[in-house]
Amino acid sequence: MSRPKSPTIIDVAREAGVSKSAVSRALLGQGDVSPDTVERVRAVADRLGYVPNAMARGLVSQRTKTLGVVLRDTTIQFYGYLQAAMQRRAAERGYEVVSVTGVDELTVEDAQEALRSLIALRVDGLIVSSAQLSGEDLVRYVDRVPIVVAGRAEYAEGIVSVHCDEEDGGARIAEYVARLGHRDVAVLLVSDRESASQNARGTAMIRTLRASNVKVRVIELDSYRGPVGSAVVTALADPAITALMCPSDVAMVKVLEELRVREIPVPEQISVTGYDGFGYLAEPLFGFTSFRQPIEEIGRTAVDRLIEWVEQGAPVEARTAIPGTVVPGRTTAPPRR
Amino acid sequence: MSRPKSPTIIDVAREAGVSKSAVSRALLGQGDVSPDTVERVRAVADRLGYVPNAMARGLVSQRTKTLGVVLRDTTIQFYGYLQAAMQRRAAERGYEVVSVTGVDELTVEDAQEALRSLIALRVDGLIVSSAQLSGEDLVRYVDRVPIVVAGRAEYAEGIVSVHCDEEDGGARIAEYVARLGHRDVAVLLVSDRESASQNARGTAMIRTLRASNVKVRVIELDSYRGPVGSAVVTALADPAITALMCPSDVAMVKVLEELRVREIPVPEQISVTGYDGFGYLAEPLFGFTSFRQPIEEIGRTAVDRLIEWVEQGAPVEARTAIPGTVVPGRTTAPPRR
DNA sequence: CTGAAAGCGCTTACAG
DNA sequence: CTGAAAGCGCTTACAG
Repeated sequence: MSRPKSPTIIDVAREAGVSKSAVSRALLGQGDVSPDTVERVRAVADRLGYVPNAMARGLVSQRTKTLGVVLRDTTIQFYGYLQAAMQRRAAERGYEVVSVTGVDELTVEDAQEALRSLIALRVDGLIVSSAQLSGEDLVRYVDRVPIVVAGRAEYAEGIVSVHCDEEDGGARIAEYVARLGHRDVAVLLVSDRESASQNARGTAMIRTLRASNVKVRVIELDSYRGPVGSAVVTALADPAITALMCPSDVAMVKVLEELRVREIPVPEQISVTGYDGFGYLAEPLFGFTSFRQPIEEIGRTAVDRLIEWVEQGAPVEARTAIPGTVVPGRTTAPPRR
Repeated sequence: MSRPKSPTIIDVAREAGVSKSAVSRALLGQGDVSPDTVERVRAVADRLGYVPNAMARGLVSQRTKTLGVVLRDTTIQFYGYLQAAMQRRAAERGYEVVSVTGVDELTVEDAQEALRSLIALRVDGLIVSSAQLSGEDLVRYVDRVPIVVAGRAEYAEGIVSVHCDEEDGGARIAEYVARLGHRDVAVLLVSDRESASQNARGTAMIRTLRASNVKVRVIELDSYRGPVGSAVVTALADPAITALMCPSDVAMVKVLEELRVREIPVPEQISVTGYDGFGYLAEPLFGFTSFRQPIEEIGRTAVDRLIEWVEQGAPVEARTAIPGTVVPGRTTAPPRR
């Protein structure tokens, strides 16, 4: 079963009785063409179902009007939201977006492979949102294609980043807990290597609590998406602790489940906070106390920064930190006495 | 600030002291090349950070080894999971995946535009998971590129589809409710136009309940993601009703919130079921009674069907319905008396 | 085993 | 306003 080839510009030219140069100009709406020709060419193109070959076009024009996006794992809602926001903004500005992603984590090799496949497509610019890709990995390519990191601060030479202001975020939600009156608080901390952003917000929480004379119990988490059972046990072992701060809503959900099976009432016996504040876990049904990341704005700004860079030839601003908001819920209350 | 161009095969050839044909063969590992040449070329390519231009390659070889995916909206977790599953499977089989998506719904025009942009890239095959693209929209292109619809059954001529067996799914969860002893059940129904799959499962629920001599109250929902307040009011108005079946976990979450603010205990006064059973809403904390869609398998199978088609030149199987599983939870119980 | 040549489908100066 | 020509960066027969 042989498949008919797609019609080319030559087919359109023949049918319309003009040269392929004329077809190109007519379809692009650039250069001088008579209105007559434009109309005739458009009609033929339409009738044949002509779709320009983006490869041929990109090869000669050296511009693809396409942005490449590398995402850590789209089963994590953060990345799905980011992707959607970027796609929308890019469309508004006349760019396509192609994304590559992993599952249960891209491995470092997968991520590098993904990056290369996007570079192979000669996208006009790259947005990277994956901890698997270090600043070092990116620097190798940044003299070739503009690269914006979305979702974490990146300090590598020449790379631009757009991210939630985690310093501010961690501080704000910690303040919220301190103001409720908690004086002994457990903070679940993810390592910098696992997730730079989750580590940053956790560190900010700890610093802020201490600055408010709150006694902090730091509990390190091996993985940003692993089990939290032993961390909860550790927290509960200290009866003075009246609040437990999590680095993400997902971690919070797991913590709450551990508390539920132990029949520990939240917030009566212990207050719990999350971080993210969007998507399914932000539904009013759950009433989680959290910190809402400005994810829509992160995606939009990353695209804006990238397009500015692409079009102006130089990065506009190295790092943009966007603030979020505390979302009070029903999982926090003043401490029991 | 002018940007250095990416090195081309010519640059590699010059440095390695061979022709560009030799470089091409060495890098592709095809045709006859001496081991010496291969080694030298590889070393130079590596040193220069050479990344082949996928456009030039695709233009001449007429194959891109790339699959295009159109997704309705990646803020909906179904699509994020699907995307991840497809990406993984494609990678296993040596294909790249490029995705385009919408936000808060692709409009019909956006979706058609997305489809065209993927066709412009001359992807080897297309997977479509968006209700915005009708069978009719797809049929126009299917003689040009293989197209698989993922997530809904599609009957248009020449199109292949892979989807959850909604007939079976709706029937199974309805049986579960009927066996608990419910005799008056409300079913929230989404229109076929809004979501073919949600409509199919709802219709199956209704049919099965009736076949079990359960009295069914059908409540139509305007949108698959809109508010459910008035639907809940309608259901509660009939005091005989002891169970309420939702077409998705997302709808269920909204229903439960309406019940919570009205202080109606679930499942004591009314049992509630969802549908989807994956991602955040499947966390044990919530204990939702639901039906788990085989989403990983849908994604994987869609990719397999597509690649078979691409490589063999003809579709293998028109429609594949994959069964899921009932997930009992804490939102259902035998009816109150 | 190697290189020269043709050509994939476009766009873009350049003449007319 | 229009067309012929060159060329983007590759792969692929085809000679040698």
